Amino acid sequence: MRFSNLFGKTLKEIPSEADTLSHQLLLRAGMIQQVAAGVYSYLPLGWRVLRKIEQIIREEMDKAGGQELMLPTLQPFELWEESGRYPSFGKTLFTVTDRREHRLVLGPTHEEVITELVRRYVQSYRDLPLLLYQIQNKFRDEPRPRGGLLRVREFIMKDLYSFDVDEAGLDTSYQKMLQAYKNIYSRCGLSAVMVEADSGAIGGKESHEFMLIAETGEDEIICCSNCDYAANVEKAWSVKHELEKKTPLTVEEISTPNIKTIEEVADFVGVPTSHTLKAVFYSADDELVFVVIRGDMEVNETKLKNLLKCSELRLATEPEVKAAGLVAGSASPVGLKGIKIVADDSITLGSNFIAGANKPDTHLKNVNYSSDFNVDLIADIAVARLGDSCPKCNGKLLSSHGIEVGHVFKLGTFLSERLMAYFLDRNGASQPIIMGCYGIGLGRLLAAAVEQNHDDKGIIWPMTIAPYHIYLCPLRLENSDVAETAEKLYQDLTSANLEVLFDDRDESPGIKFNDADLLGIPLRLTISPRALENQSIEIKWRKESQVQLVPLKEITSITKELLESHSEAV
RNA sequence: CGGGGUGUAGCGCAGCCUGGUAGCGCACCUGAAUGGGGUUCAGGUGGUCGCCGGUUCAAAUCCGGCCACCCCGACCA
Repeated sequence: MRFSNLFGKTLKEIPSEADTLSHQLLLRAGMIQQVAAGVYSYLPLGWRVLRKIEQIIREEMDKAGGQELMLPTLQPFELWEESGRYPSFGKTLFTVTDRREHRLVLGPTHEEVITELVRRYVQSYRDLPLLLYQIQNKFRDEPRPRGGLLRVREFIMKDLYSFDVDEAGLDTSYQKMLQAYKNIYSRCGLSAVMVEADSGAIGGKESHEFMLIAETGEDEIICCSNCDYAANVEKAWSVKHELEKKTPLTVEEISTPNIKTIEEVADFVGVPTSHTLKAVFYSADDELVFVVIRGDMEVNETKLKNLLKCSELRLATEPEVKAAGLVAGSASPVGLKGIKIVADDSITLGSNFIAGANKPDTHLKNVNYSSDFNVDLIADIAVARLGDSCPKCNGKLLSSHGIEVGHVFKLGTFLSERLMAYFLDRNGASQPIIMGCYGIGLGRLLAAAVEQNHDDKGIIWPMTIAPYHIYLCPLRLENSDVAETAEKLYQDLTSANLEVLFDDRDESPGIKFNDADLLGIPLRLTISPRALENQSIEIKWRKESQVQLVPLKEITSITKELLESHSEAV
């Protein structure tokens, strides 16, 4: 490709809309262009990267036994009512109305459509297992798109769906995909970690995410310093420290004027916050829920939401709390009636707690679970704490930020049951198909690759996904030696099946070198009068600073060897 | 949806407070010089100042409404 013909232009200044690094670099390199909030065009260079990622994913899916197909973007709205997932997706569903006033959904994911397809063709256990996938645009009306390509409303996703006869089959499919995913990230030159995850709106039980560790990542990952335990903070748990159990004493009222927060209460009484019970109020599908947790812990809303099986969970507003007759700052589960009470199991790991009294400026001491109050539900709903013990090995837990670049789910049978996807087993009994689904966002992966591979000059593409392999950079094009050598080299390298971006522009060396660095092409060949006098050409890796001279005669073969050995190394 | 911010040429910005019909840098076009890390000089193209309405002799500027985009929170590949 001749740079002079290339559509797109590099920018010296950072567009003001971008403050995420990958977003800035991709815009400056002329690889993407914003069309609306969370909606982007890919320009030729960006699209080349995307297609390389796509091809790697396709190869790994095929290798794992996947069959590629293509499902429509438009989906009947009724399908979402049938599957029961409409409420959990809610406003993130983009819907359109056709001329007959029928509602259609722009597919945010395709479990419904593919399950309906599969149920027509699968009647017997002999038709299974199946791994079906597609690479296609998805639409989600995200509440807040952000970070350029990191979180958008229209995005290209690879989604694979597995269909098995039993749990063992699902395990096999799941393992195949985990391996395929690991292969994909490593072939893209990226280091991803697999973490336990919550399955959210997709549904199902077991789920893992693949995270690229990056400061800008939206997700918090909890991992063990000692073993391989790693989980999204939404899912993570830590071993809770149990307090010394004392003989339960009788509840007593104490006066606590103007004392409201847990810290104030603990200070006032002279105990650590772990000796108090904290009350938090939520609205779960518009029902007020009273949550109790030990004072030194925080409520994990994802866990709470799963426990309550509700589709919308938020902190209750002050008016709602008042309307329920609760006293903010002194609310108590003791003697509370008519409100659902949910507790974290930490309230059993201690005794004689300080709690509210449901009276202003008053608290209770010596409050004990089960003797002084009861709850409707009790489970682990706490945020895992750093420094606490790992649930697997007792090592210390650490945290880091990550970008979610893949998510896999064991769906089980809830969708196949609702959508009537059954098969006959060996014994002639009708069974629901066991499903799994496995997604990768390609644009996000591309952006994450930039987040992980750049310096202050620009992008440093891993060889396997670089838009071009070689940046052919002649200096002083008015010198006929340089011009002729460059033209010939461009022909030779291209004929050798190497991907070359030929900077044939009459620009200053500074502009060319800076653009080469910004675009992040792995290998740069510089042709200059100076080096030509010695019958040689300069060669430089983007990620290194040394320049090497290579004899002109051998340049094509040496370049080819270099690139090949480099690709294998990845 | 709640909180904060921004909209002036393709990009980055100034002008707005104190109304008088738009300016700088980059990019782009022409010419000349230059030539190893965004080179210099000269000349030039490009804007209904986000939109609608109001005030005024006169609005980028003042007032009202709307819209778009970005950032922080509830969601996800």
